[in-house]
Amino acid sequence: MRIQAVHVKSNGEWKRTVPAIGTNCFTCQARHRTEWCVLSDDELRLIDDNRVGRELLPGEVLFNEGDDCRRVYCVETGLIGIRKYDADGNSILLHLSMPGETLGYRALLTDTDFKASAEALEPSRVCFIGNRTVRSLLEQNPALGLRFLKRASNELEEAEEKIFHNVTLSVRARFAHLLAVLIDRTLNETDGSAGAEIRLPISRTDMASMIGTTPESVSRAIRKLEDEGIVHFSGTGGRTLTVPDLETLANEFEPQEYL
Amino acid sequence: MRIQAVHVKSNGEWKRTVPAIGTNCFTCQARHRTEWCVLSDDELRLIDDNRVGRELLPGEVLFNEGDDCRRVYCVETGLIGIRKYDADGNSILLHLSMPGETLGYRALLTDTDFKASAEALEPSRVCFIGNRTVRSLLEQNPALGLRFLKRASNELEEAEEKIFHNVTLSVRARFAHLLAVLIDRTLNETDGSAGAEIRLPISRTDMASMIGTTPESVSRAIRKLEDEGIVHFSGTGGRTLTVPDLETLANEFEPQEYL
DNA sequence: AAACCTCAATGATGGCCGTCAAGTGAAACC
DNA sequence: GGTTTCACTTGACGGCCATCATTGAGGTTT
Repeated sequence: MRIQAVHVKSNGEWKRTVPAIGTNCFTCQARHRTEWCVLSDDELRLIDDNRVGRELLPGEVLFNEGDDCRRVYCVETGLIGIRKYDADGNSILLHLSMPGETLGYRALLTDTDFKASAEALEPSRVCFIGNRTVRSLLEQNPALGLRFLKRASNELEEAEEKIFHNVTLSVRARFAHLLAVLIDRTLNETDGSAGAEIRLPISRTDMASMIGTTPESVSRAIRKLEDEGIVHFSGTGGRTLTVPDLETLANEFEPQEYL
Repeated sequence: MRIQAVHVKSNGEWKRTVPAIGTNCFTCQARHRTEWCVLSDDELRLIDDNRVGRELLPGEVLFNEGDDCRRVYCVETGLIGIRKYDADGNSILLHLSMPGETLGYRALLTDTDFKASAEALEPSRVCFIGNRTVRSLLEQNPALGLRFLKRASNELEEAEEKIFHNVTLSVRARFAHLLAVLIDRTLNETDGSAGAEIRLPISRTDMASMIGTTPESVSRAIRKLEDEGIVHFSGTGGRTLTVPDLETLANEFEPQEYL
């Protein structure tokens, strides 16, 4: 059971209904999912004493491509999008950061500026932890570095799979794969035996950019998949996704074995 | 000045002209480029005592996708290609590993099988270092983990740039970029003010797969770039690349700024 | 309730590039 | 030397998908 920060939309503006109170590193709901979970209580207290929490509304920017890295960003609730912009101002969504993920550790380590921008896609709560704090912890507790190394390894695996998919799969297959991933992430550790229903966290345009195509092509892919009964979109903005059978969806991007 | 392992081709077979003698971790020419450079002499000796060296001829396989990871692989000389295969048996080249790079550390850390295959593209010398040795060093020297973390961060940056390029640039631009990267890597730390001439280490087909296209499209891109005098291919197999002006090449993938 | 705005869906058109096929050249083997 | 083989090149064709333009649906504002 995940507790979301409470925000409402009124008069076209997002407003908090509850002041940002009281959470800390020890009570943080995402604690066990972060890399910091290997720290001792004393070490965690060091972070807690030196962090700054911030609430973000959708569209608010955490950092921009080219900015210097002065701290890392730990997502407590919500959803953060990592983007890169091209010369025409169009963006592609490289990654979705869920609660428990820490952003900016790469720029800190390689001692360079950010290579992408980060922006809230949903109302989010993020903690800032200064470079000095992180560095001293990395030096004093080897396990922390190894945890980050594991994270980087996993991200790398994801990135390479994405490269592979982009050149070997069709738009339709890539889109099906994206939907499967989104479902998988939203329904954490659910049995995938039957169907699923989720609310999509991102727009058609952003989904398109994630799989390297255009919104129009995404719409057409949706049309075909709906006609074949594989998926169903409903709700406001067509953002409610229903998949009667997850296996059928998986067949779209995992060619079934020969008999 | 880089000393290559000496091999010759005779009667269609690669043969060593010199037996595999004598190198060790302390005299290794790639030593200062590896992550192991942060180790003390005693620690390095631990590796040296537990490593196994192996010579590879072009086409020989180091490990396959799906294999369990029992050791890491440290490239001393030559060139190793990291590949992924699709269902039809076609491969895409994900990465070129140069001397000094250590392969397999990700599978070791995430405790999973290899997600890609590794194969010698040139005659190469590679050292095997067992998992236990690596793990104990990682635990005892935090700096080692941080070095690998830095490596992973850089690789991740590369991978994300590649994803970005694949969706925003044309085949022509991506190919120009690939050539620039190959030149940059071959001519380590050379002034890029003037032109350059290198011998391409990989086939057209492999270059095509690296930028997510077909050999035919690569050929056509070559044709056009040659007609415009930006590059020149010559030598056996058209593998000698001459670039009169590196800046002109760079303009192909870095749209020049507006005035 | 009408006007407005944003995002999604759909249609028409064209181009890049993937596919198929044939031709070329160099190296290797007989 | 002739044949084979393999990789690269070049041409013709077609399809997938990007682009442009229009319509439609929901939600918010006046």
